Amino acid sequence: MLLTRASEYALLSLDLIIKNDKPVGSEQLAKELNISKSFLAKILQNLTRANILVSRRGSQGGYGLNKEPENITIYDIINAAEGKRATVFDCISHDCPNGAIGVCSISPFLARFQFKIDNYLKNITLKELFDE
Amino acid sequence: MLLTRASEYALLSLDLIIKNDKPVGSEQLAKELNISKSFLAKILQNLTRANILVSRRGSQGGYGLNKEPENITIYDIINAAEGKRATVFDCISHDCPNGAIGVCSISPFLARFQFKIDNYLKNITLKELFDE
DNA sequence: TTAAATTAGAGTAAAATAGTCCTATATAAA
DNA sequence: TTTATATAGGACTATTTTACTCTAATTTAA
Repeated sequence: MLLTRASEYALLSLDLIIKNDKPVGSEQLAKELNISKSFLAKILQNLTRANILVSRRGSQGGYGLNKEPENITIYDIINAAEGKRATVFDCISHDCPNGAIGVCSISPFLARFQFKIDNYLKNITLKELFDE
Repeated sequence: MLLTRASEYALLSLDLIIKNDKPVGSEQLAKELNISKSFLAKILQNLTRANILVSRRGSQGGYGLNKEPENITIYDIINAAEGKRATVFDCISHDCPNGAIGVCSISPFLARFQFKIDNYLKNITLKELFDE
């Protein structure tokens, strides 16, 4: 699978955050989504570090959007949530039988495929995703 | 990652099989690719069951193509090699927080994304992949 | 008949995913 | 200024998936 639960939880959380004016706490989000609070908190921290969310600590704190939904791409959300690029297949992290990375018989295909996916995700904004 | 080593080994093996007239044994393939023979054998069995390869047992046996490279799609190869569909994210196999599968706020996006990827892979043949 | 090859199934090791837990830090409100 | 509420971060654990391995059976050309 290309995506893990981190991306799923990130997108579902963002949907709820958009619908609120005030900051939404991780506990509230976890409760509404029926998922683990601790795990969700990690993901929200990643989104905050990526400047997709802003966090406010303390009482009445929580998370809010840092940009307008039309200025946040799905590409950015997924990569932030996953903590790394969502890749088709990572030749580099394995030891390629071919030795020479990026020049085997299938690497041109993999590169084009990855490019296609990246472009697709870069051209969808958070606004579009929930506006249908 | 969308793909595992199964797809990588399948594509690399098919490249070598195409270049041979006679059936190629799993041992020879494993040696040339510098990978495990036992593991590769499993993958080649999957490709055989999917009618992408034909196998011949016994002495002088091995694997050969069952169709012309222009009639084999990458979609078919990957799904056969992986032993299941290569999916973006499988809501169904997880217990979706939303309960109702396929109707949450992100499922339309996931479905379109998956469709896009499937189409891309269905429109590339084995011939095209190595003909560049 | 024998050696070479695929087939099939069960089992195992390593890596990635999906969490948990605990402590520290910040802050709004009482 | 104290307290309750919230995020931040690191270390740890459990579960699942990936990536194999091993053994035994079956097929077949020479």
